[in-house]
Amino acid sequence: MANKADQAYDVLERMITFQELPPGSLVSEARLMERTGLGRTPVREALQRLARERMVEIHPSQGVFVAATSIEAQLKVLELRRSLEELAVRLAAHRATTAQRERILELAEVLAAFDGDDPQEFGDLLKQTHTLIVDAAHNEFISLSMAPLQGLSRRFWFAHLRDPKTELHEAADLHGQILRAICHGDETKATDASLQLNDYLTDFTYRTLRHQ
Amino acid sequence: MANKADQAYDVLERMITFQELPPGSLVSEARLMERTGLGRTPVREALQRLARERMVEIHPSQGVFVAATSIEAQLKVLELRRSLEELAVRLAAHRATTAQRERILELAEVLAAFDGDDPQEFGDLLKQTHTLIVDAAHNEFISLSMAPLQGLSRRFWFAHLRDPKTELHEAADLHGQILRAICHGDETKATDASLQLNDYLTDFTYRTLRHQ
DNA sequence: ATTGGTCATATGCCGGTTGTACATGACCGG
DNA sequence: CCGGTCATGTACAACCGGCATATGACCAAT
Repeated sequence: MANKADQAYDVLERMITFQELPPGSLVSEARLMERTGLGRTPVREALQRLARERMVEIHPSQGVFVAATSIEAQLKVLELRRSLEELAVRLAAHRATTAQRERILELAEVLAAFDGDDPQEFGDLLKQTHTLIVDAAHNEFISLSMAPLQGLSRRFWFAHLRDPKTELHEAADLHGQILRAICHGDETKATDASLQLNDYLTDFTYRTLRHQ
Repeated sequence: MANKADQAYDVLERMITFQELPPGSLVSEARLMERTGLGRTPVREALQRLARERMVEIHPSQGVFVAATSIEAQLKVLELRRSLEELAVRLAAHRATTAQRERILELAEVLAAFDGDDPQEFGDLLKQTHTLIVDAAHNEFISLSMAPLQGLSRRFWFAHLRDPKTELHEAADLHGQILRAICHGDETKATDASLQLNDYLTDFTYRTLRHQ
């Protein structure tokens, strides 16, 4: 990675996503400098960005709070993600290059074959999926808008997994369907699959409400 | 405004939107520190944010370029804005509080009465319109996604105005229709008006292609 | 128990330092 | 004399560490 600010962002996002920094916990620039081994400027810039994406809350003179994973917030994220993702997958199905379709099919097969229950490993696959889709849509502004939403969704999902094995499989399947539809250029099927994924995520969110 | 970074952002966004910093021009942190009278950190943070929103391009060790107003980029912005705004106005029509509806109606009347040709003055009204709409949608993530798009749209529009008086009136009318539909809670009318606005913007973009 | 003051600790902010990319001009070879 | 290459200077963002300031906790005095 070119600059340290992006490095810092990646590290912090991972730490937050995988609960190494639990929701609601209070950290501090100094603490994060130690844990990442990076200087203050990179950490600070990463935090600004995370704050804008609602992953942390910066309270001046108090500290940096890792945002809580609230169900209402998650429902609002999904409300937006549904529309955006529908657009993204439609465009992707329409515009993906041949090379991109090949990579997409590849990933779909990896997802189908996935049989582990390691969230971290699966998280990387999810991230790749999201990246491939928005890249294939050939609209940088969509990636820009969706990336934070997908980050937030992933975090919520990982934070509230109760039966990892089952959920991972279901998610893998849903993502796989989207990828295959995109690969075949079937816009209708792709948007349908995307809506199904979002239905699943919404349902998942409501389920955590009951279990909590 | 509380912190200087936000101040810096507002100032720089205005300077870019109203061509005080022309597209493609090369600036530098030092220059902007002079022109804004602010320190380095606020200017830097504002630039990072503007870069993320594609208003400027930061080339390390070279300088900061004010992004060119490209037609292709603008079409992509609009492609996304169309979906997002449709969602935003539908939610706004559905969820706006009584107080918000009053403010919205007020602004609609101001827009209808608008008879000037000062882009800067009109720009503030547009910004207010966008803010009211996304606030009324009661979904902070939508505001977060849309704000940059609206900023980019405004900039492109102001940069390529050929007949300000006429265009300002048309834009005022289109925005007014959206506001009134939201105020009355008519979701269908609101989304229709929103699509009309986006049609106008798209058409406007293609027109600049011909004139250039 | 409450209030006043002090202290530890946080981010906001600043200015200096470092590393890097580019332009310029000198130098060398044909 | 000309073309190409390399050293050098310059201008910039990236980064760092320290100072200024705000805030909340804690403790003592009433």
